[in-house]
Amino acid sequence: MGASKSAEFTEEQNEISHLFKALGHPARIAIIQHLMNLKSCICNDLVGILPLSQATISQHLRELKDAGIIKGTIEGTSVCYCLNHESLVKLTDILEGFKEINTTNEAKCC
Amino acid sequence: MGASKSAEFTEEQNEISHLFKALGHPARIAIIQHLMNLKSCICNDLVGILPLSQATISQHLRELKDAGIIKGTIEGTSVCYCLNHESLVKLTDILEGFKEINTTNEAKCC
DNA sequence: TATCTTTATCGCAATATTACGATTAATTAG
DNA sequence: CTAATTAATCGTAATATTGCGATAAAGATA
Repeated sequence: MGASKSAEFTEEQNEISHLFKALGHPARIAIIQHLMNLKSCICNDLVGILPLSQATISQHLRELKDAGIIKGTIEGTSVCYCLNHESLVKLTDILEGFKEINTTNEAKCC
Repeated sequence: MGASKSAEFTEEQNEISHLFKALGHPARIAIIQHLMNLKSCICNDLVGILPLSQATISQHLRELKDAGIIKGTIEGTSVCYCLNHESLVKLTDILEGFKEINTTNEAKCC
């Protein structure tokens, strides 16, 4: 065998990993960086900027959207995608939690 | 085709996504949480706690180590793994960057 | 030395991800 | 209405990840 025992982990563990997983591809980091650099956030100027086809970019956008990292609204012919501030706060909070506890334990550690 | 155009992205984009990717699996989140809850950090009590075989857990530990999320030192028969505070700081910094720029742009956004 | 314990690695199977061309759906422009 | 534009989805191929049993490597213990 060899597949996805995600049902055996807690819902929290699955949720957290889902968020991080969405950021686990260079194309998706590139998309986020592009979204940051734009004054506005109308996309698919991405086609032409990223070394990927329209279909592939659309797929990456969907993954970011499914994870809640970006929000998208249809706007005439094109779509407006922007970063979802809330999910970024959530991620930071998770990491702060990791860091905090680790700091207090560090002395006892290798 | 269908494989990894990572060479076409910047080194920074690949590095960042590599870090996040390491956190993109529920088992690896569970490992981190366990490392947090322990007073010390000697592992492979993990076998028995996670619903995975020893071989699989070892693989997940290696991925976390390769990404720099945990540090490991050989200690007699067993291995001492603990969180690498530095990489957690790095991740937080990246996210802070994402958040900051987004906040200032939010008004112009959908 | 022989054996036990602990962790890493190999080889393989199942599944998931990545990527693309082609097609579809929906809106805009003429 | 027709053509053009934009973005999503389908189908498929290539590759990567996940997971395990078996085995190997290395130190601990009898």
